[in-house]
Amino acid sequence: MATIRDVARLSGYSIGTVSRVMNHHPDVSEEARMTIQKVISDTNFQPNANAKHLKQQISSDIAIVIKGYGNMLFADLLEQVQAILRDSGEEAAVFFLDENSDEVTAAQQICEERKPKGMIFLGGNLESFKTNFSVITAPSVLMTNSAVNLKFENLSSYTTDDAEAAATAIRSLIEAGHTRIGIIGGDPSSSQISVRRLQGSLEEFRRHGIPFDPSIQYETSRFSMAGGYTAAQTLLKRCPDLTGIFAVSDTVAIGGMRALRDSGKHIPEDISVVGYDGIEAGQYCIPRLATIHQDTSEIARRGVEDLLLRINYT
Amino acid sequence: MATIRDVARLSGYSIGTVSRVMNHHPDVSEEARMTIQKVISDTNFQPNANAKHLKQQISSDIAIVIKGYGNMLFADLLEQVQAILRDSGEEAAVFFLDENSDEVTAAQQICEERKPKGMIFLGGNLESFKTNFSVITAPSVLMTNSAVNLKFENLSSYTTDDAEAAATAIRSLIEAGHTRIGIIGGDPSSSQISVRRLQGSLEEFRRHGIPFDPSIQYETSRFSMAGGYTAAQTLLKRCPDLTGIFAVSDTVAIGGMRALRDSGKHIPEDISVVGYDGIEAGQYCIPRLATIHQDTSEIARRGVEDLLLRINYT
DNA sequence: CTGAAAGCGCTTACAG
DNA sequence: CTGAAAGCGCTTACAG
Repeated sequence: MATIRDVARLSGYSIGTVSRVMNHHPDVSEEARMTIQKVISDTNFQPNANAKHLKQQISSDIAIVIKGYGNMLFADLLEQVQAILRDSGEEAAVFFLDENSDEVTAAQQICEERKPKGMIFLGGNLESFKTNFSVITAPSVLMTNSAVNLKFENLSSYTTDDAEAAATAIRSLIEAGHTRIGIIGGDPSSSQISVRRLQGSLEEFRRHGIPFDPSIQYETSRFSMAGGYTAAQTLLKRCPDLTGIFAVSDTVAIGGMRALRDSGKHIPEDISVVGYDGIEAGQYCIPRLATIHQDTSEIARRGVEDLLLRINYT
Repeated sequence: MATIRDVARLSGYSIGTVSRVMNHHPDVSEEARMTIQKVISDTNFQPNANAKHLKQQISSDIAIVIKGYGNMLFADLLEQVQAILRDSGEEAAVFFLDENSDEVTAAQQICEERKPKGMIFLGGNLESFKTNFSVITAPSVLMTNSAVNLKFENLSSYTTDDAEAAATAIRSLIEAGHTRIGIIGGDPSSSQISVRRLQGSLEEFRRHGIPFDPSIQYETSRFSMAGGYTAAQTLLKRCPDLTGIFAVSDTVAIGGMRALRDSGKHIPEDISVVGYDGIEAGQYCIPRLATIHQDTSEIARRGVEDLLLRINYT
């Protein structure tokens, strides 16, 4: 493949000048720009990103970090974030991380190697931020999880109010007449989101004077349909008289619905299910999944807006 | 962040020796290895990938290329491919491409920058391979699409026999007593997979002497639930008396099922739906989605095996 | 077994 | 407006 040297040779200009036209520097004569552009397209020259990033002290990219593949909420959010960035004339580089890698350690590497001018995390583990984020200096924003308690100057966060949203879900079940309600959620000992959603739920039960025993009516699940399936089964075995279930993600709720159906329960005649997130698949379920809709477009818009403001302000 | 120079200085050895222990070269004294390892872990040193890849003429990675985010079939396949690679002691680097980027052009870049010793494409557009693949020399394998007609020495492919699988789907509907069957598929003018699946279907109709008019009973859909929804609606409007639908991907089938339900049709009482792929979500649908299961573990196993053989043979 | 040195392909002050 | 040169952080022959 062609290198910048080839382009320089072929165009009769120096490597430096070629680099300048590639990067749209102003200090280039129109003539030079034209001839070099022609050689670039003729040779199909693509600059080597390794060399570029090795040398560059700061890039104009905004890095987007996503952990795992196939999380529909993030897919949705990613699309919106990219659209907004594009409309704002910003370049985005997306980094997909392995499910079980530490996103903040990975972010350090990305910062060192790509020098992004800003970072956007789609989801993230707060513990990981707590221990490792201090070394990263790029303006950053965390979406779908709250970093307010971390107090990092360069990290803001945008999320749905988890406690409030969970309360809304529980309220909707209670107002529909349900009093025996189960919850399928994440592990509160390892995820703060799970803690907040559980707290919001508990509070709502208290407000209505409805008893709720977490050790019986709360079941932990992995973030998957299979996890939701198993959790719903367990929950139903422990409390066969449940008439409502709140699953803290739509994916888990879909798995749960299938388990209920397999136990001979009909939705919504025998039991109601409320999910959380508002992913597309929930609207294609039969029956459609009732859910608490996370306003991803709002999270995306506000998050990106805030980030760009801080980037341009610093 | 620490660089290799820092490690060299701190350990008292030269940069070259540090590099050798990092890359597990044999020609290093046990003593050097120990002290350098200690400094590396003490300083939390992580080598800069840009520098590494810029310099390296060939890496030991196998590159996996995936286009788009959230394709469940690929998610499944990816997981299996990674597991096999890990068990074989191979390093994998996954590259997620933008939905509308040319995967082979991207692969060229990847080859130039990362110099992988092999490439695995999870899906791909044959046109793109036809025009651009010739410049890539790394042993490669294409999964879920057939490259036999391309005749590139270094490109093999593993896929389900699309025509045969489609025929099986149609046969299952016919044997269940259906004669008025619709198909929701991709655009045959732009996707060879769609052509083969349509051909397989047509052949099966012919074998059973059942008439099928593609211009009426075939509807094109994008690869999404929303696309399947719209296509099923259109199909039903054109042929209200359909009793069976074959959708050439589960995702599309799920969207289609919802549309049928919204038209007041019950599955399977009023109409049957058969999908294609065998993704996890299909087994959590209500009712469960009947589908032609793509044997991803077999595709993954045979594809990787073949690739490793060619890598080690060349 | 180890070190000194060249060089991967770029960007970016610095001169002119 | 343009070119020559330093240098980003590594790897890898080449000597010793």
